Amino acid sequence: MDVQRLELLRELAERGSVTAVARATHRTPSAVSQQLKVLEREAGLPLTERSGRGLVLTDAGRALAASATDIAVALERATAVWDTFRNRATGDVSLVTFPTAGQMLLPGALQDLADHDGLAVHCTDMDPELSDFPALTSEYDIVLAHSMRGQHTWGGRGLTSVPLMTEPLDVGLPTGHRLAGRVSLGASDVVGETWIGVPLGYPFGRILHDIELQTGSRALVTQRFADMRLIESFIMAGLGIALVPRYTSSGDQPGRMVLKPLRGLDAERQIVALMRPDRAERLAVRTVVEALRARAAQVQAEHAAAAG
Amino acid sequence: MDVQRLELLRELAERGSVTAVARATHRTPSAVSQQLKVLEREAGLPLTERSGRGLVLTDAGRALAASATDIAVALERATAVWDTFRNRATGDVSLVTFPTAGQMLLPGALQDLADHDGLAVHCTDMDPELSDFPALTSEYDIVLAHSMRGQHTWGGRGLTSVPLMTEPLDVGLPTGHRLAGRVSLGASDVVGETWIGVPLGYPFGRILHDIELQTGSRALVTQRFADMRLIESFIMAGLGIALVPRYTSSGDQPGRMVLKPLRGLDAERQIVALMRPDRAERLAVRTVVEALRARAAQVQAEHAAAAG
DNA sequence: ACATCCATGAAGCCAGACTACATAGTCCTT
DNA sequence: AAGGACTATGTAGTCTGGCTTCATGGATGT
Repeated sequence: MDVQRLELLRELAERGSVTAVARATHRTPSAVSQQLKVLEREAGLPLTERSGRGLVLTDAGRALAASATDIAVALERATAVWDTFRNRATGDVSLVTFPTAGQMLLPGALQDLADHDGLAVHCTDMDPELSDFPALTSEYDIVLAHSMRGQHTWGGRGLTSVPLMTEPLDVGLPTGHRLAGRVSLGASDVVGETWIGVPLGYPFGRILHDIELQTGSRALVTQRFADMRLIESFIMAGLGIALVPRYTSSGDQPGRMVLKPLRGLDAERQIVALMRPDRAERLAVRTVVEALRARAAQVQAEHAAAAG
Repeated sequence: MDVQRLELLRELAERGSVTAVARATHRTPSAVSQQLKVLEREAGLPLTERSGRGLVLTDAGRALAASATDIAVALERATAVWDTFRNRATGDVSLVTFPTAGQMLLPGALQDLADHDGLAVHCTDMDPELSDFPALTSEYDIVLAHSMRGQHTWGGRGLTSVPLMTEPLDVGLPTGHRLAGRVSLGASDVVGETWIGVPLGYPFGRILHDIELQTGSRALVTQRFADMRLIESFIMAGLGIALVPRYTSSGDQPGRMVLKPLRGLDAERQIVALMRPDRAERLAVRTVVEALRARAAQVQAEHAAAAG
């Protein structure tokens, strides 16, 4: 019973093809195939089945792959133990973020981590509409993802998710707008407005949908953009109003744009760090996540202070 | 980070010397030493220290050995998963018991397990006074041990213990005894009697001590024997009375001996299966333990039926 | 001081995991 | 229908890495 082989099976369960596993583990497909064959012989029962060109796991294979995860977690926990003894989080950590969260959290977090010698954080950004967050955990140690409250699309998949912050979604208005003097807005206040929306399928979409449900009328969406800067420019030009994340937007722009909180709606998004459970155990990874969390708390505190 | 090496470290933590680890793992001391050296180099900090002729673990070494246990547990759980898929508990299971428990549980349990092809149970007995139960878990998969209630001497050592049964301790009297007609006995009834005791340090000893504490007088112990048959023969000869375990003694012997329950005292012993946590995960081991537990329940039920 | 226990070094052996290459099956395209 | 592109997987050979054997040095106790 070899751990390396089980690890291969787990990779196969995640990636779905021998070739992909080989690429990911810097081996030839032949080597992977041979090891899986050995594993199967040891197990005494088929772990994979051919399906078209590729392979799929049998029930037994999936079960075994699942326990391979437990082993990987225990293993990483062990290396974390000794990393702790050296008081050293070292190694490479790869991270992928969507742009707004990265802009808000990464510069500060990386500054805070600068004194950790030997800890190298490699960051990338990826458009949230194009990214299947859970799938990215195969390639990156940490995936910054956002989800609307109540949506736990990845809890079930056996991934570890650490909440970093909850960010309220406000309504952005041009300064001259008839609602610009209000303290907060309700669904009925805004449903009749001209909206700048996000592309269909984006998470914020649900909020506007909730507004429609609550009021019984349809909202008029004239434009749909993914880039928040673009949306803001439309708001400031007086071409409509939009939902903007409170912290990652430009915020109140004196003389040009104001943000007003929504009441009576579940208008906030969770920003979470998403990880494969074994990787989440690595001390280096935990250190980075902790830095992100601290930074997020600081951002929230600064905004709270500014508001209060 | 290699599992085999960590396993070696764990063995070292348990057995205390490279030579012992080598013997236990069928290797030469040199091989063990080399692997530990590699582990230490990987860890980047000393895991062992010389102490006289032998080695002792450093704090870091102990911590690492502890997480090695977690890995071993996960590993055995994985093999259990696939054993389950084959519906087959196979392999060798070694067991050591103290005589009375073995006589009561083993014949029946082994009969129940006879239909499991490929499951071989190797049993040994060992005198409870000579045996350090926790230490035996290094050599045997299952250690049948007894403890008085409230004594959890091995819970803390990171061992898995599965309770099999609680056996009441009765007072054995010769049939002609003045108390032989009673339904049950209290401490004050028996403290003045002539006692046949167990050797000093035996677990039952505490009961007699409790009797002395409760009554404030000392009990007269004329003989001390380890073997229950011997004790019973003294009882039947009218040479004294003694504490006897209800199920593993010969029980009521019409015309010769009667058993009377004690009230007002914590007069029972726990019989438990004691295992190293990784071994406890093996399907074969779990199967045997389950058979023992079932057998124990049956013994208790039979006695309850006979009494009622 | 010697015998005996311990851990550990050096040299060589051998299993087992890898690469490179070749083969066979499946899917899609033309 | 046939080729090309993709899968997985066999075969042969290489080489890493853990093992054994033998030898050394320190610690203990008689």
